[in-house]
Amino acid sequence: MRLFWRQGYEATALVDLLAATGLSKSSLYATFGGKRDLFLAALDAYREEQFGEFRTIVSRGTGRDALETYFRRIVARDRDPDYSFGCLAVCQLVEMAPRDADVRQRLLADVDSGVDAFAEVIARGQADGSIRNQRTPRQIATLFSVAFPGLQALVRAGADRAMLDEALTVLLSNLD
Amino acid sequence: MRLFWRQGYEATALVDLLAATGLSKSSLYATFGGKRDLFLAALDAYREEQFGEFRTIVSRGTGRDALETYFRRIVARDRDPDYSFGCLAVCQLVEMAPRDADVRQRLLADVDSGVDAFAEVIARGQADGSIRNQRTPRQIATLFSVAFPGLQALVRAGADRAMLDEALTVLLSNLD
DNA sequence: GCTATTTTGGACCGAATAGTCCAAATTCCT
DNA sequence: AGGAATTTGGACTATTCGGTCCAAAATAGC
Repeated sequence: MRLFWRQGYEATALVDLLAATGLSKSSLYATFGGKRDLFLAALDAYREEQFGEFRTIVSRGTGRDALETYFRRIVARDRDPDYSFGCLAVCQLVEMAPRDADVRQRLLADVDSGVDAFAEVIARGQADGSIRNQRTPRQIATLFSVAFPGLQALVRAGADRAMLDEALTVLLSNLD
Repeated sequence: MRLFWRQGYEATALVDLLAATGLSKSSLYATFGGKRDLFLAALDAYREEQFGEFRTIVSRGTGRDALETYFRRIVARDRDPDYSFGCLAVCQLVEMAPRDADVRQRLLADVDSGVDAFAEVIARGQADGSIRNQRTPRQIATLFSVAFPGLQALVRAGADRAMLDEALTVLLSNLD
């Protein structure tokens, strides 16, 4: 998973995966079926992991604080060697989704789930008074769902931290 | 350029490039030096082309209309077979920028230029009264600079048009 | 029209690619 | 302990990768 995350699908060779997993070729093929199947499994593992992280982070505090914590964390990790390469799902939105229907189906479903999940937090924020913008939660959520991949792509490319922080401040002001 | 645009760097084979350019291998190598050099040339051509388009689109109308036109166009082309695969620069922000310093340097410079260019239009909008948000042009511009790659990534993956339109509406409301 | 230069096609290269296969080793179950 | 089932290493394949090279063809210059 981490290899595909860091390097993408095409740039990751089978031998890299063997070294990373410690499996032999025959074991890997017997267990997963092939590179693409292993990739899909890794992608699914990643999706699950990320949704889990999202839920735990976002379950605490006011709606506004929850969202702010979640988004600030994305850029705050830009120097952490384990997370500085952005988001596997966003990378694959670009690399594989256009030409692999299975990847596309998963990721577009995640985009929808993401809108739902953001909307839920926003609704909570409107209820607890931390979010004053009275647009529908869903509308505001779409903005965050678009900003998300943008932010992740820029973090991956190593964009200037201060610029991203400033953008986040303006983005989060959409909750006021 | 279109090949790298559609398929990315790794997924584009040299034979594809030969077929697309009509050049023979020796001619291509004599002219460009190699796959990566050709890619850099294509990337530079793309960057120039896009900045040109941006300037002409954004030169007309009020600041607000100019920005709206530019951003609406991105998602409006999502069914045009010539433009439905997003933005080469955004794709490379994800694919090559993390591991190729030359690509990274170019694209991060473009991000900066993008902030500048957006800020200029926003300043114009504030002056002509079409943009009422009184944050500094630069601050607002960073939000648009983050939303831009997000939008392009989602267009490339084929995300739901209505959702993107809604997100754009909320994004553009940051000018009010 | 003849030489000098440039351009071209395509043979060729070694490395790396994903994937197959099977005998040997290991593990599991009784 | 011993037979059955599974896992393993690694040899092997066919293909494709980017890149080199050079003789022949086309072009340019005079």
